[in-house]
Amino acid sequence: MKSTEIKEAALKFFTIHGYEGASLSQIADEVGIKKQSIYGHFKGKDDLFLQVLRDAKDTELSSKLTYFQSTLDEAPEQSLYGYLQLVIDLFQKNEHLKFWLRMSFFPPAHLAEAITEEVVDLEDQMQVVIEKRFSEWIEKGLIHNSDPSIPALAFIGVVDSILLELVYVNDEKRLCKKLEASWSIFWRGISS
Amino acid sequence: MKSTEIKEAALKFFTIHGYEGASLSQIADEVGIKKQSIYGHFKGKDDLFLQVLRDAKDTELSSKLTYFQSTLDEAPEQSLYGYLQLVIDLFQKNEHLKFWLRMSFFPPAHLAEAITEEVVDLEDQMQVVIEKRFSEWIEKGLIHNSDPSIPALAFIGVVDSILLELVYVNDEKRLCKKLEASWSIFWRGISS
DNA sequence: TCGAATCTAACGAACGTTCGTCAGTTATCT
DNA sequence: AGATAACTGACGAACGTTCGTTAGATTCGA
Repeated sequence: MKSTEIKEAALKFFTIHGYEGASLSQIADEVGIKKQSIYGHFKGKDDLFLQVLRDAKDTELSSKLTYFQSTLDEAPEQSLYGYLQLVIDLFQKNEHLKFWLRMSFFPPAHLAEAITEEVVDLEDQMQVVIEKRFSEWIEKGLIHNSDPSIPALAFIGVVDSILLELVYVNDEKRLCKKLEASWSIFWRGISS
Repeated sequence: MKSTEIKEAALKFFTIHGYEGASLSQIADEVGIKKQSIYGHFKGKDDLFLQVLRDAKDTELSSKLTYFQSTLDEAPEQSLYGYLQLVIDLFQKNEHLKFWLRMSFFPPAHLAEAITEEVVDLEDQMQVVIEKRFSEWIEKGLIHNSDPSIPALAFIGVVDSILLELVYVNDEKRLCKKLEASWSIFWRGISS
């Protein structure tokens, strides 16, 4: 399917150069067609971008939800630490997550509204799932706290700081040190 | 001084639209001159950008170093929490920090090398200062740990997660909740 | 002190290039 | 034969950049 190839190339260049910096001719070159041919598959640049955005969102959301579904019976320590490693994996394996991050933080101005809508939706869904899990752990006495939203938000903070490190400079050594540091302090902070 | 005005306008548009998305005519319009006149003050777009970048770096670095200098005798709890609030303040008061973050994460490809050099330099300087402070606190028994780099990296992680929240959606309520959550867990994790 | 020379900062016009987009044509395959 | 998907060609607009020029201020020697 050619439109899939086009979307993959678009994802790549949008990720590297941003919306304004990525050109249709670059994308077409990557696929091996002329830029005008893209209009046979998409209405225009905006249409292509928004389809890539929704694909990236679906990919990311289902990966994360599937993970949490598969660790229902694990202890908090395994489940949470595994999630951090999943995020690192997702980031390094494919470009969807990096694209998603770039467009969440710095969306092209004329599409900011549509993008923010998708971002908030995904963010809320994840927070609900994580918070529910924490409240179960608190009931079982595995986690020290009364309000589940506090450790949940703190954990999302740890995830964010790791993501930021990944975007920053992808230095394996530095990443590991930071992961271990943040995780050990976080775990000591929430364990009962 | 006109070149200062130009740099301020450039900072604004580079922050909103990125390097590729910001045009010299926009910037010139903001100042009230024609785009050609910019070439009387700067060699070109790259030159303008790099000067703005270095200004932003200087501003940020000196703000942070000055803060740490001024809290030499404070307890770790006050000093660290105050730093978090300083960062929030810097972000909301002027655009330098947002510009700096955008260009650290997603630099224009053809200037990536020059930008990364500045970023790493600033990052290293801050880490040295913070780590030194933590090792003093550990010596005094105020902080639970043997290796000062662990709480230091974890703290930088908390700072990062707050920065990310600021970039994300600037919702005051959400920011406060996240700050309190991350801080309380972090503090419980490092205090002895 | 006065005019000449130099400097400053802006200007309009145009350069070549690239952008996204639209229309019409050709090739390929059921 | 009809449909799909690529193609060629062209469009106006915008981009960063260079050029030559103008108007006003500053400097300086006679």
